[in-house]
Amino acid sequence: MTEFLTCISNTVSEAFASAGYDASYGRVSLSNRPDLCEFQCNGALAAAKAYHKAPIAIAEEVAARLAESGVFEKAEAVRPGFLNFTVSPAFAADYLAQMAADGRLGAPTVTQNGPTIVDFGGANAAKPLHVGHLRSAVIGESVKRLSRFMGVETIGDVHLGDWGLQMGLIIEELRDRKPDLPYFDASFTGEYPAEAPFTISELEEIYPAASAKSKTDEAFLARAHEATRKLQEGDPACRAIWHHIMRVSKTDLKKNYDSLNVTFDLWKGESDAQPYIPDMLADLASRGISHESQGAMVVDVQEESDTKEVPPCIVQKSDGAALYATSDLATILEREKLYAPARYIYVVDKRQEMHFTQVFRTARKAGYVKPETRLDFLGFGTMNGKDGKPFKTRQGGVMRLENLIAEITDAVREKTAENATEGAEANASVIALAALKYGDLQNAASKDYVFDVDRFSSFEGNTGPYLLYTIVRIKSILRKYAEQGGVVNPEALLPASTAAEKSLQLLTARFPETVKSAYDELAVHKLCGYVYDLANAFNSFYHETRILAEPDETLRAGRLALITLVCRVCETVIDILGFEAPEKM
RNA sequence: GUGUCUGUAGCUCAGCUGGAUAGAGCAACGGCCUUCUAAGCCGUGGGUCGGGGGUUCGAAUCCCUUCAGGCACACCA
Repeated sequence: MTEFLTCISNTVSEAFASAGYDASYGRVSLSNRPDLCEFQCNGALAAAKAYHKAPIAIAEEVAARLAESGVFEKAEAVRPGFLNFTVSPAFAADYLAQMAADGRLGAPTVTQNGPTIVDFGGANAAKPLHVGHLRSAVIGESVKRLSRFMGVETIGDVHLGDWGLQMGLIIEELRDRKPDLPYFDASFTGEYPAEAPFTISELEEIYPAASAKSKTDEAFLARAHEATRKLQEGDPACRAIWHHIMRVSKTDLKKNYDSLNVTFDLWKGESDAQPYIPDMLADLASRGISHESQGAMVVDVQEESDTKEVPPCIVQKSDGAALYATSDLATILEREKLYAPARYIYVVDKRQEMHFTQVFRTARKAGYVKPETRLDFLGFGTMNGKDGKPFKTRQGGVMRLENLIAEITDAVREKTAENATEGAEANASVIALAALKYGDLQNAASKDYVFDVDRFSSFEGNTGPYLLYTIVRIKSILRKYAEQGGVVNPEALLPASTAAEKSLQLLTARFPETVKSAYDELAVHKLCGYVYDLANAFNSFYHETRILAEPDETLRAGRLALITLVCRVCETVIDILGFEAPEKM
């Protein structure tokens, strides 16, 4: 169904057209002056110049034609040339009834010739998730859900860092620690054990130890390089260890992502792209797309319109090895082959923007993606501490994601212990997740933001728990009504009878256009702003309006239908954001 | 140095495809629980939208300039 604001704009555009002006002047926006009107159109001011007429005259002509439209209760021309509108309550109620009847709450769908791949998560094998991984996971999950909600087949890929020197380091460190393992016995010919020779906690300790050792011990580093090479050449022992690392590591990562309610359809990694690399490099070179420069193979990606120098994309190092860009390009080849995506969305730290510019341009230049394929870089900013510097533990170290979650959950548990209603004590982790995710998502993704545990777990004002609280309130009313044997007719919406009800209705009606613009701009924070406004409008309404206690049956039914719809909208939005509301708080 | 992003209330942030009196939350202050969850609601105070120019009937929003900060600038990922 058409978005609410578009419906109104269309009506006004028709009035402009029938008065002899271009229909494009009829664009309606939300009012900046809620004391004067609900919606406004500034088109007459703009049209005044083009038609050499006084703006107020144009506005009056248009207003006159809107008197009988049925959309507006009031459409008036004001001073310099504003058109001020108040929507007819019946029109709004009718729109809401249509939303209520629609399984998707009136949201538009998007058609696309192939799936979207959302590349997010950014985890590395054998390394625990830390706070730096939070944003990619949280934003990426939400973008994935939003895309899916819009009707687009969407594939989330964690794209693990599972290849390269880190693996060689672990293998050699393991050799030093447990030389008796069969993997290190050159004469061993049997089956390698199915069980991993380490636990996840050992693994997490082995990598940093090996990494540190490699910085002082050159011989060790050389061995690690050698082991990496052997792994990449398919040495059975190295591959066996690698598989153990991956299995143990993925299990643990999955557990951690699960606790964030973040899931991936694919657990691919850089290693999956390796088989594509040799042919790809040969292809780039043979077609003259890449050329030799300072010993390396590079692709020029500078474009005329660039305001800065974009360095060439290095696809092969001077020693012949592959690197980051190579792997990302090869990954595109694999994805094209397996999924033929119409769109890629990379949810990655914004500091990598240059790298992705290079990769995207190379992929286009080489024809590895179709010309119409969208390649989007959704870069996010750094999560800082209260001091404005990258977030650290109190001791100054890198904070593990699970510790951060635990810290917030503890703070929430304390709070729920004071306030929880009966039967709601066990919801701390659900509420904590909302606090964490909403705290992150409410900020525009590309900006750095300050993460303040105290603020996010205080849950007053604009926080995740406030939203949950609002939803729980609504659910509580609806539950009571159901317990009394009542059945809500979700489409029994009535024209608003109070100001608070009207604003709640108008806000609810803006759901379709809000999801659409959030999707078009990949701006999930707009959904946060919207649902917060909606929650505010509901709480104001709730405070001054009786619902269950309303004696008039028709009014009660209308209000129950309204709050049922509001509840659905809120739950739909927070589901897209990636968290959920409990039954009680 | 070049490019890029950011600078809005004491703090954290919206608003930025130009419109009428720049909005929230926190913090401060004052009200509201014998009615559906007070994790709530209502109100008060608080701003040269970094500075300066320009375009426009009109600029936080567009352009130029300047200051401050972040980030990126070919063989790391």
